[in-house]
Parts: sequence; structure tokens; C-alpha cells
Amino acid sequence: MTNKDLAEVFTSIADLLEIKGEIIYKTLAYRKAAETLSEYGRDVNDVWREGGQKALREIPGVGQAIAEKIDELLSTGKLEFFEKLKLEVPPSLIDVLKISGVGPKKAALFWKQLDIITVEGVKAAAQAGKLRGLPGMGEKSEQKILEGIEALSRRSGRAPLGNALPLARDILNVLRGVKGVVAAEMAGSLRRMKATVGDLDLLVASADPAPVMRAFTSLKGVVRVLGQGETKSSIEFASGMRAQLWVHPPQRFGTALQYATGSKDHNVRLRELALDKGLSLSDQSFTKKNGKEILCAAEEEVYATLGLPFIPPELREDRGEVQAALKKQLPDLITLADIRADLHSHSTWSDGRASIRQMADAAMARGLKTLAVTDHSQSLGVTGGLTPERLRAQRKEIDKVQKELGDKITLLQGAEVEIKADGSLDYDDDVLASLDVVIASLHTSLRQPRAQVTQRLLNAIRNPQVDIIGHPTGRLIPDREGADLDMDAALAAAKESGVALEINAHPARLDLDDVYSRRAMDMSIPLSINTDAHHPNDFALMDYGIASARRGWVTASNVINVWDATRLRRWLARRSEITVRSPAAPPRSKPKPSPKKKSKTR
DNA sequence: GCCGTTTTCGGCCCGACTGTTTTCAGTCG
Repeated sequence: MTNKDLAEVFTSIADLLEIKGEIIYKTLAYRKAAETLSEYGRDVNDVWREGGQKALREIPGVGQAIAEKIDELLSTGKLEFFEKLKLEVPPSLIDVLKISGVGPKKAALFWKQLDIITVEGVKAAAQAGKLRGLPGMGEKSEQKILEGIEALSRRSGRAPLGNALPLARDILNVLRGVKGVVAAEMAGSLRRMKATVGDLDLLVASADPAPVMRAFTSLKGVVRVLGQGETKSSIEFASGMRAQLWVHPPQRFGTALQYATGSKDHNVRLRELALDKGLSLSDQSFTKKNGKEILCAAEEEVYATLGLPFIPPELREDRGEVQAALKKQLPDLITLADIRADLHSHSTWSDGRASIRQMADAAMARGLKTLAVTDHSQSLGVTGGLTPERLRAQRKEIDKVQKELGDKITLLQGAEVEIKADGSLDYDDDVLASLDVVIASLHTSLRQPRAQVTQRLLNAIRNPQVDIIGHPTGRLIPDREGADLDMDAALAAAKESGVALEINAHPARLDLDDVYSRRAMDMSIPLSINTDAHHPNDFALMDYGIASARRGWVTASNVINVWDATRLRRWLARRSEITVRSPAAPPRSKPKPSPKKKSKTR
């Protein structure tokens, strides 16, 4: 069972317990444990193998009872407690909970009063007017539930950040134009730059909410107004995407923004700190024991009142950031301005949309000092991958463009080399050695068994010709899970070989993700943040990569893209030598050729 | 069910909105 499988079990238990009517804090405990497990940086199987239940209890939110359950699940694949619970409460009710407007109380009501346990059953009963007779339900509730079921089919879960962010920016621009609006900002997981967001949380500072709410609910593309009040409204777009807006008076905007940005767990930490100081913190203000309020117009003031430096939104996940802030040990997170090189891009030589010159121009316009052209290798047929002959021809064009551009930018010839299904690389070592930079990536046979796909990746990591592992897991948001990799093994091997792991900036990838980026940081594994640009406009995607890296506590000191061309070349040239000397490096079939690779300078 | 430089027991966030109420319960974030 994977961490995600375990998390699913505990989430289901929480849902069923809630319908059953168990005390809310017990269900919260299961949810909290599920959340921690699904975002835990280590494979829980490893933790369990190494230290049993005792080690499991070290995981935050896992106590004796849940540790025992994990132990049972990992040893037997089953959980007696869960099986019994499913006999008590029909598990199909979990889907009923997904209908917006239906919570545990109503689900229990449908089940116990009308013997309805499925979404279809609820729909039929609502259409037949059978729900309105239930206590606390009327015609309107019935209608709302039907709409909620309708919306279920439209909604496709969480949206990629790359879709959500542009939409949010558009909405904010409209709202900023409304009279009386002092500020309009994103909040929630959007502002924390999570890879996917559930809905758009937006916040406006204005003394006059009414016109803001009107502008919001009449935005272009809105199909449904889910709610509209004095200070809060919520809408749904045709895509199923939802947005909600809070309007607060400007003098309270700081607390409101802090509150709405979350995460929930981060906020709990802050409230605890506030209580220690005799203050109660809400979205409105701090309140002193004597009832007097402290207002914060800016978010910085909220943190300052708690004696903390400003904590960047990307860190606010209760992953130790509050403790670090207290000790004044927050990381100095990387920013876009630190980036001087993009080491992963494509041109019309393979599946890119623009010439090398056009890509170089676009890179320069973004302020980049180094660009690696890394077209696909030959076996990836659909992308027009390059044969060694074509690769040599491409070198000539790169040299030509370099001459045209002089010292304005340094162009490197690289390749995104396919890690083939059998674990070998798509070019021979001598071809790889002729390149300035080599990225090795998995694109195919991602669904191989764990041991096999992991071994492929390890082969590439340990190959001294490889400099960067591109989008290590191969995930595509939201459609495709990454390969089932033993990431602990991959990280250990990367540490040993000194290879850089990519944080692919494309919003459909963000791979490594934030959790593994942080582990790589902790292990001092070099990281490389690249756009994987296929079009001149794609260089703008670097923002997403930076955001994801920041969520992983990544500082500039670990990122090779912050170096100038000279230092990059030095690193690239030295890499293979270091690997060769490592005694733990696996035996290679043929002896390493002398490192003529990358020694050439232009 | 989890957690602990106040606590091994007693807390665990709470307010807006909606629809049903005739003063409030359920949902949601």
C-alpha cells in the first residue's frame, strides 16, 4: 500500500464515522492523519519496516490507535475496524457526501429515514419530491441538492494551478476596477501556489461591499451564483470551477488575508501563538482579554504582532515554518530574479514550435544568460527526436546563432535523452559526451512495476554522462500519476552521484513536487528549475517552477540555474569525474572514456 | 483520536450563509 492508499482508507473512515455521528474530533484526527500521510515525504512502508509502530507514531497526527491500524494495513492489506465500519454504515454514502449542500447529518437522514444510500437514490428522491418532507428540508433544499448533483458531473476535482491562476488574475483585474476597492488579492491554496487548487479564494478590501459583490456575481462566464451575502459570495463557472470572494474593510484586510490564505493548520499554529500572548486571532482582528481589538491592515502586521517575521505564503503548510520563524531561521527562498539559466528547452529540431534563434531571443528577453537547447533523442519518434547525425547538424546551427548573439547569452547544446524501457539511454556514451549538458527523462513505460521503473531511473542517475534528471516522476497534472518510484532510493543515488534533479516548471508537471524538493534540499542534492519550453512564451512558466520550489523550502544556494555560464560549465565538466571516483558507484560495463566531454569551451 | 515549557485529562477555530426555523441547525471553508 502506498501513502496515498493509506490516506484514502483513513479519509473513508473519517467520512463514515461522521455519518455515524461519532464525535467530530475523532473524525478530524483521522482526516489529519490522512492529510499528513498523503503529503509525507517518505514512503510509510520504509518507516514501518525500519521502526515498526514506534516509528509510525513519530509521524505527526499518528498516535497509538492509527499506528496500530497502519501496522495492520501494511502487514495484512486489510483493516478489521474499517471492514466492520463498512457493514455498519453503507460506504456508498461517502459519494453522497460529495454533493454540495449535503453533509454528514443529511446523508444520515436520507439513509435512516428513506433508506437512500447512493447519489442516484438521492437524485430520484429529490425529483420525486420525497426529500422535502424530511425535518429541516424544504423545496429549496431539494432544488439545491439537484443542482449539487448536476455540478458533481461537471466538476473534475482540483484544477491545475496553471488554469486557476490566470482566471484568478482576470477576475482580480475586474474587481480592482470597481469603485471603492483598495486592494484585491488571491488567497487560499492559490496564493500558497499549490500544484492544484480546489476553488479560487479571493479577497477584496473595500468599505463598500455591495458593488464589489455585484461585479463578482455578474462576471462573464458565471453559470450559477452559489451564495451571495454582505461580505461573502460564491460563484460557479461553466467549467465547474468555483470562486468565492470575501470583502473586508481596508483596516481589517491584513487579518482577513492571512486568515483566508491558510493553510488551516498554519492558522491553528498562529492562533496558539496568539493565545500565548493573551490574544485571540480571527479573520477580523486580534482581540485582547479586555475585549479591545488590534486591527491589521497589512498581513505583515499580523505576523509582527505575534513576534514573527513575515512568512511567505508558499511556506504556510504547517511543515515547521512557524517554528522556524520563531527561531528566525526561515529559509531565504529562491526568487525569479535569482534565475540566470534555463537548462531544458526544445526547438523545431524536435517538437518545439520555434527556431533556436527565436528561443534564444525569447530567453534573452526574460533576462536569461544561459540557454540549453535540449531536444528529444531519437527513440521518441512522435517528437521528431534527433539521430546522432542530426545532433551534429544541430551543433552547427547552435554555433551559428551563438556567433550572431555574441556574449549576450550562452547557448549550450544538450539533449533530453530518453531512458528507454529496458533502462538504457537513447544515445551511446560517446554521443552523450559530445554534448554540453545531458538531461535524462522517463516518458514511456511509466507503468512498469516499481522495482523495474526505479531501476531504470537509477541507471540514468548513476550514468556519469547524465547531468540532470528531467521531471523525475513523469506525472502529468491532473491526468497522470507519476511512475511508482522508490523515491528514497532515487534520492540516495542522486546524492551519491551528484546529479541534479529537475524541478520542471511546467504547471502540468511541477516535478519534483514540493515535498521531494524539500527532501532533496535537506540532502543537499543539486536542483535545476527549468521551463521545458516548447515555445518562446513558455519561458514565462518559470514562475510556477519558482513557486513550487519555494513550497519546497528551496534556496538559491542549491539551484544550478542561478550560476553564470562559467560556473555552470565548470560544474558540468567536473560532474563525471566526481562520479567516477565515488567508490560506491556501480560497476560500469565499459571503462569511462577520458572526460573530453564538456571540456570544450566556446 | 491526538497532544502536552500551562494540561496524561481536557481541550481541539469559528463565523458567514442558507433555508428552515419562530430562535436554529447544517454546511462550508
